Amino acid sequence: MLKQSRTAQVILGFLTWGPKSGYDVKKAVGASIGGFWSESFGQIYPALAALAGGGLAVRTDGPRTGRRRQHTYSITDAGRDELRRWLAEPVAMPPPRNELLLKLFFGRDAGRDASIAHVRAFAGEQQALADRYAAIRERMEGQGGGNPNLPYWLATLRHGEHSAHALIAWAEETLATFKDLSS
Amino acid sequence: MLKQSRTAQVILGFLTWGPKSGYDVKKAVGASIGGFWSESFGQIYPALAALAGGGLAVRTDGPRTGRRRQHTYSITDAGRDELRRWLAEPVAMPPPRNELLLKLFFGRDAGRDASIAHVRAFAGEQQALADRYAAIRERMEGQGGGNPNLPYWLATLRHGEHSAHALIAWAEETLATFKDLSS
DNA sequence: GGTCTCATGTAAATAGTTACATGATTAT
DNA sequence: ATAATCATGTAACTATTTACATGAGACC
Repeated sequence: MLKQSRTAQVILGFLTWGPKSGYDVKKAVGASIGGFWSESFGQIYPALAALAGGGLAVRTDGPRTGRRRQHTYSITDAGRDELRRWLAEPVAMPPPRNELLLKLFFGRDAGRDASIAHVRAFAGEQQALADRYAAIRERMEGQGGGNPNLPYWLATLRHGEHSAHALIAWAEETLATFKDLSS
Repeated sequence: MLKQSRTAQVILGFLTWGPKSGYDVKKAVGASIGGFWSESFGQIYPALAALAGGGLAVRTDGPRTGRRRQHTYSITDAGRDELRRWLAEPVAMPPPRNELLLKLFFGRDAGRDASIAHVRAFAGEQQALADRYAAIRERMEGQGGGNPNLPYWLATLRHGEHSAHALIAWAEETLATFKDLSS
């Protein structure tokens, strides 16, 4: 546990908001950090069991529905320590891997139009992201400044906004240069 | 082979430039697409064997040095077809995973200064990337427009430039907002 | 009656990194 | 001499996705 995978820490982060089931964690990931993180059940459930085994969380068995039990996990002091320790550690940079750029780099081999289609699709996705960010910003600003986490959440939102706008500009520029290509 | 991994296609792409050994492929990856892609020997050598086994490349055994043989691979027509097929396929978007944003999102739990350190380190990395891109641009523009691949390569370079500049701006903005925080 | 959401887990497969083993040639 | 680079591969491990198995309750 806790080697390179960040699943355990993501879970601990959400458990600081209150006790949660595996299903709840999955929902929380999708709803609040879905823009820059993802976790599958195949990782969450084993990680929860490992967290409980290592004393970083405790499991309370809720009411059973049929033969299925609902398990709720709460963070422990050791869990809080581990989360803080990990948060203070330098950010690990993964090896870069951008399939769009890979296809563009060898783009001439498939003809200009294939590359144009890729960039157009990408521009559409980035525009959809930008729209989503705008909606999130409105919701956040509407709520007012009560939450002490807000400055941190806004930082992640701004990252998305800057990135999406820059990449839309790049895509438009790139489409313009591709239009003048012969092949 | 050729399921989800793009190692085989990356290799095919470089083999269109001429026959290469596994070692050559590794060098080519680092020198030309290192900014947005990476491959390790542990992937390259098995992928080359699979490519040869599937008829997408042919292996010629070069002169042996000691008990070690040098293997050189050349792309076949089937290999070219496979590359073109893959290039025309829509770009697969991987699940997002940004550890910096994850740490910032839960940043309050570790205190303001930890987040500031993360963003500062990130800004430094992006600045280093921006400098590298500037050097690459000079080299590319100095060579003149003889290479028909140049427009494609410039598109990948511009992606890096746009992205790095936007993220540097984001980092500066973010550091400014973090400075005014109490905790 | 059917579909959707709630809910927990396991198994199998794939992807990818890192470490290990081996040894020749070239530059300092 | 010794370090770096050339060079090929395997093994072990870690991470992660996807498919499978199971079933309740709510809504239409």
